[in-house]
Amino acid sequence: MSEGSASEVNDVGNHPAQPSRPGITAIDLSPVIANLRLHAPLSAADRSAIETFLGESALRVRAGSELIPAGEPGMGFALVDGWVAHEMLLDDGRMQLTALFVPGDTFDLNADLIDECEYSLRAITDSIVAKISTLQLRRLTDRHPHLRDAFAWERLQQLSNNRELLLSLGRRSGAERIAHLFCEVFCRLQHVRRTRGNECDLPLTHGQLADLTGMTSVHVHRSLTLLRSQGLIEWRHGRLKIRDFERLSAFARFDPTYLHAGTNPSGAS
Amino acid sequence: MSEGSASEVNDVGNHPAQPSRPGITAIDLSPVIANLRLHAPLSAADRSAIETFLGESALRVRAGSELIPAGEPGMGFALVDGWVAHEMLLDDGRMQLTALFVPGDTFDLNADLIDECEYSLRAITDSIVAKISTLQLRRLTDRHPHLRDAFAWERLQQLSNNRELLLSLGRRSGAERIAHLFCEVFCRLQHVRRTRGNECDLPLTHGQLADLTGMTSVHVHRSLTLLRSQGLIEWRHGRLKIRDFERLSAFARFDPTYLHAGTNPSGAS
DNA sequence: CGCCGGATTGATATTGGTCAACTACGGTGG
DNA sequence: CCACCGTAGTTGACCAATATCAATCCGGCG
Repeated sequence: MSEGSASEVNDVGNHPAQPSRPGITAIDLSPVIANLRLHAPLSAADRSAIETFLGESALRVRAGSELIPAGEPGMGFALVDGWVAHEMLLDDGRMQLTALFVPGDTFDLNADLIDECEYSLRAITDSIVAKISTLQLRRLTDRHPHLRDAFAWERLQQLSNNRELLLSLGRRSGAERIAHLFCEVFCRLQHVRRTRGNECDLPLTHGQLADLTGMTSVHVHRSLTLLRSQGLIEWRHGRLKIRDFERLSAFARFDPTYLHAGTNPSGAS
Repeated sequence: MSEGSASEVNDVGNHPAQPSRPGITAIDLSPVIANLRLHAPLSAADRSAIETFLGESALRVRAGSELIPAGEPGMGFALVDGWVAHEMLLDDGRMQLTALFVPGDTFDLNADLIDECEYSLRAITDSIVAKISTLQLRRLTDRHPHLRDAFAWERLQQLSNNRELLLSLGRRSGAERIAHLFCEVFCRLQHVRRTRGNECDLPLTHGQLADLTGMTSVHVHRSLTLLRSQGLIEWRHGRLKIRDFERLSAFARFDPTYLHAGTNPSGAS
């Protein structure tokens, strides 16, 4: 359904984030920090440790490229900016995206123990990622217990998102799956301050959304038409506007509890 | 689709496993040990530590009961014997099982950090489980690095199984999902020496299998009829016989790589 | 014997997939 | 500035997979 391409990875430079030095292409690590802070208090020392750590290993990857091709050893990541997905293939070409990551997410922590990965990591947009090995992580968290807690939470969050997607694929209708995904993405972006009013980025094609929700791009289109005709959403040029969060989340039976972040964005506007 | 009931939990006694003392109702911890040994070498000390740990906290739970009701705090477990599933509910009654555990599995490690669980744990059969808190786990793994590795692997395995189920629900047909599940269960039971020839337990009802595969019990039945008519399986009275593993796994496009255990059971018979 | 929870079966309704145009639009080269 | 191209979005007709509804059957158990 989607098209692969060779892995394109370029070093972004290993200057730690330096907001105090304008003119330098400093990397904005705030989404990663925001996510980590959702579940554990971070001291200034904790933050500076993680900032140095991420800043030193940030890489730029191009839209469409694979961070990790299937069959190769795994690797942990922090997604500093951009969108990335887990992609799984059946040998007859059927394809399913099994996870979607947005700026600030960490994923596949400890996956470097695996030496033959059955999925691949696909960059949806141009992105900036930082590799995180189990060893480095262990060194970091031994010295910063709060970070250990924060990363443990992020791992749990991953499982939680998996379960909710399983519930969608197993029991929600096509339109419900899409509506649910929109609610989830909006909330997750809100946690990292990447929403503006009731709008956020959603840089997916219909085909990618189909691969994520286990549908066809044709059916995705029809379901979107339904959601639009109900006045629930608008979505053009990679930008999603949620016109009625209450009704959309009721339609999708979206319950933000599983995001474990407290804030229900109903009032966002 | 399934029916709930109040949590029924009874202490099984806290004698560590004592195979050397017949006559006492010793608990057989070998499936848990077997799973842990799949990915890390365990010394005699490691094994005795985990045996003592599990033996002391083993509990008996009854078929149909909930180990953890949705909405309550989470808890980690080792499934010493029996079958357990993760169950998720939509508010209109639609239900999906999002994970299935067999003897020897550990699951939800670190989930005790969560104070409001959006899923529940349902005992499919009478089972014996041992609770594992993050704190206890940390104490244990600090002293036994091999156990730390083994538990890290088990967590990764959980994610891996999730992904494969997502691929099934998103892209495999009903019959393929069932065939795939049969292959997976057989392999997992083989790893803990719970198969005999090409047979193993499969104590599910059609309805539970439907809840796991995102189908209807009626359609499960029709798909089973197909698999049976092709001479691929037999399944009666909770006992599954795989009549042709090669053809079954080809049909399901089952690739055991994701189980990360090396052994392909094609030759089992 | 009668009850009950599954299993089995058939008829029918829905959902979603497939195929095949056709359109809109951004990017590129002339 | 415009012609051309390629990707993605849009639409309709039709088909296949799966759900729904409603009996009926079967085996275990009080």
